[in-house]
Amino acid sequence: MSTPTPHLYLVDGSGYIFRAYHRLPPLTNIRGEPVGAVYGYTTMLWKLAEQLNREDGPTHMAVILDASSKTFRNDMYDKYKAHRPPAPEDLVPQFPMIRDATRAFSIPCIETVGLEADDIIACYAKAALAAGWAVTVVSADKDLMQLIEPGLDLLDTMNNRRIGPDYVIEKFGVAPELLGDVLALMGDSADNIPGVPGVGPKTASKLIIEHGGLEAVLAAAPTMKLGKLRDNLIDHADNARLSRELVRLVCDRELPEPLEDLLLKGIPDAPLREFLEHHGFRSLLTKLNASAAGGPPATETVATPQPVDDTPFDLDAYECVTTVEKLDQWIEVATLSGFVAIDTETDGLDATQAKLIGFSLCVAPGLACYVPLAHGGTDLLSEKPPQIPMAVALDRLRPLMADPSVLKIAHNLKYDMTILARHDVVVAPFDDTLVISFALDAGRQFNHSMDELALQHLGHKCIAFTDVCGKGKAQLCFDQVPLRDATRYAAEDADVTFRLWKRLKPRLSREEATTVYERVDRPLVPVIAAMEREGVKVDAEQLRALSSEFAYQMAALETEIHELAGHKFAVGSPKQLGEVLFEKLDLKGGRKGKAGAHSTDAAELERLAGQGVPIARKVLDWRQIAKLKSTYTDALQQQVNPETGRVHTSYSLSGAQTGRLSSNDPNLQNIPIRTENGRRIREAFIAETGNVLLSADYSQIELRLAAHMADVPALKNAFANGDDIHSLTAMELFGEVNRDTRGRAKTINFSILYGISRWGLGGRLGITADEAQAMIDRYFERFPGINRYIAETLETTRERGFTTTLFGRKTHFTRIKSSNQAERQGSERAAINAPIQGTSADIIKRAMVRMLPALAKAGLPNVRMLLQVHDELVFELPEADVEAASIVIHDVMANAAAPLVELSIPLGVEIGTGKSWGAAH
DNA sequence: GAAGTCACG
DNA sequence: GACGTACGTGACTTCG
Repeated sequence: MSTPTPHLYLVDGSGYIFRAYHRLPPLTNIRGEPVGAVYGYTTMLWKLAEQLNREDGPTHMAVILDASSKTFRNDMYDKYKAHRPPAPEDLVPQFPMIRDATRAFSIPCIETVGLEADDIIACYAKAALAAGWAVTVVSADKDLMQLIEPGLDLLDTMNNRRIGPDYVIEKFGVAPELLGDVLALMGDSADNIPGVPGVGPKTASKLIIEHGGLEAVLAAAPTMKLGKLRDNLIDHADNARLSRELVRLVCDRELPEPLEDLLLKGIPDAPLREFLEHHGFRSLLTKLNASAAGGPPATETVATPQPVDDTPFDLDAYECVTTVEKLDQWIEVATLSGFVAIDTETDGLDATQAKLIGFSLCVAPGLACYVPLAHGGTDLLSEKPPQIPMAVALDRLRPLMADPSVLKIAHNLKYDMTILARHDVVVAPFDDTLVISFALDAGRQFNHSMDELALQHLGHKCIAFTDVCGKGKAQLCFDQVPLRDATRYAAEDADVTFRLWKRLKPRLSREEATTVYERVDRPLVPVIAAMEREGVKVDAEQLRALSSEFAYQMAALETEIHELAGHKFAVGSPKQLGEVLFEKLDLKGGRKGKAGAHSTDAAELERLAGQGVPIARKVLDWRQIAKLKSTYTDALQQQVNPETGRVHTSYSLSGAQTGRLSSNDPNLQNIPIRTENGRRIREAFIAETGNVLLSADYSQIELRLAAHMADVPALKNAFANGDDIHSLTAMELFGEVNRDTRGRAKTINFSILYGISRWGLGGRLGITADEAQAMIDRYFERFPGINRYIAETLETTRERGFTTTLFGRKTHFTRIKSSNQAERQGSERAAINAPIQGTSADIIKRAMVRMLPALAKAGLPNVRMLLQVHDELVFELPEADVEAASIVIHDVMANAAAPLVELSIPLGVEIGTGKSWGAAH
């Protein structure tokens, strides 16, 4: 299995401190010592370390400092840096503090006598690149820009800007490879690099571009037109060559500390606290306290249980906020503390339609409020309670929700985000306790609802919604609930969310779930919210027409079925159908269900139909049409949102244990396609005028991943060559390829991924278990690796209790060691499948996260992502954009695993377009 | 609300 | 020899 690409951050500590000194105010610490630069340095380092495991963030980090003023460059040129003025008096004492600060973060501080920081950085950079790592040099130094190449960039933390080749070309006119030549020609007065007199950046870059390099410039000098420039180039050629050597970075020295030792572990608590207290950095201490509560104490790698926050729940302490002044106070506290849990209350479960009724905030355990916005009277006679006008409250809320220095915490934020987005409230940055819980505990015996998590982690039983609003027909809308009860319920949710976050967030890093959370699931939340808001257009007329056609067909079939049975009965009732088949008609029943009744499922009916029982075929036909009508043509018409005229599904981010999404209300991930009648339903999913639907799907992604993860040479080669994988399997297993053997091979390919038994395979292929076993043996023989993958997966699952995907997503299997054989074997089959299905889910999720930014960057802002169906993405776009968008979509999907995971097989993506979803396939 | 069935990947 | 017989979902109908 591949592991994520390490990303080494090399901080140019010396460079930073000089810039910080000049750019920051002259702060002093509690003892009156100057610490402006140290303060700036500390916050900068903290911000970097916080990015641990984020997209493009560090996995490894080191701070590089200058050890002494004399280096080998002074041996080359005694005037090197000779004119540099001494460091300002109030900066000198800050140098050792920089080392203290670095140590406080448990980050290695590297300095080598005789080498400048730039050289050490170059050595580490080259070594890391050679090892296949990504490198970011935290510096804005022009000398270090020489290092830029694929896989390495610079980061200027003063303005949070990434510096790549484009920047160098823009600034110096040449690519990073030629930057050294330009720097040599132009010289540097600060470092006292002589260069060539009269040549500045402009001339230097012009000359290098013209001649292609420093030596070429010097060689061409005598042929240049007479003048000062020509003379200087000739007279100072040696100085230019010396300068070239002075700016050349040394990159071949032995590393003082091996790369692996630079592993970044997170923000440590104790040493950092000591450092901050020593200087009295109060705002940073506040931040530490907050992240100690919520963030990972990363020095502890042992999964010790967190002390339970013993602030008891006091539902009557929650405040009901009905004045702007009070609301402002809560918002101010939230802003100062930097963390706020939020929950919205609405009148429904469909976020694209529900009305906002109020919201609750929590800033610390037990410290929560409810802000009612649209509560009516509790009955017809009573008056509306006084509330802040919605527009006013939202105007106050908006800046807090968008404040980049305040973390917003919610449980299933996707819902609240959608509600708030409809009021132009943007939420960022955020954490989502539902998504965190799923990243930690997928597959465990509890679901990830707030109520269950509160019980599980806080031992607290939440007020049930039905306790507040009742249930069934008499259920009240939340806006009818008296404010006192509404406050208890709503503020409790925010309080619980905050406490859950404190319990769960630190576990992410301890349990190695940060990558999946930060780089796959969390960034997906706003993407899914946007997709849900887009919805998809359906042709309700066409559905209506299909419904009546199906009704007609069903009626005809029903009559025939009743005649064949000899009496009327409910064809849709398996119980009654069973009685007709197995008692009245006295047919031989096969399998029996839990209740002891004979099964009447499609497999049984097919068997009977094959034996020439006419009623069986009729019932099969009737069932198919009944299913299509009730689940799709009838239901979908009802699901059209009157405001948008489109159908908006809801995706569950925690629905499937393997990491897949699931879709509900309506489920748009099971729209028919396999039968002719079914396909007609897909044709009712259409694009707006002037637009088309584009469907892009991964071809055979799970088999490809199996080939990679189990390391099966024959399969990997076949995918690399673009061969038909089922034909290959057919050839290997049966020695010939025809329709029949290819079909059987396809069944076997899938069966293996699901951990099928010989009985199961025998049943599917219509052969005996022994024959099936022989076929499985042959498969393992022909595709070595699969067997080992299965054995290893089961072994580690038994050992650790969970499986992992290539991206580190865990699925827990609590019954993998069950003494109940059926339970155990079921878990084993699921465990064999989970890494493959889960990796596939990770990959398409990453593609989704990157898709809209990639399209926007390509100048295609009008492409909208509408649906995800496990290995397929559906877009709606202007017809004119199809060609350009296809390229971007293909590219993003095909490269979605990189750079976190390098696959040894290509990811195939097939794209189709059409006026309808049916036509796009 | 459970059981049975079946739509999808 | 019993266990039950392919992984992951959601929606609908019937029926107690």
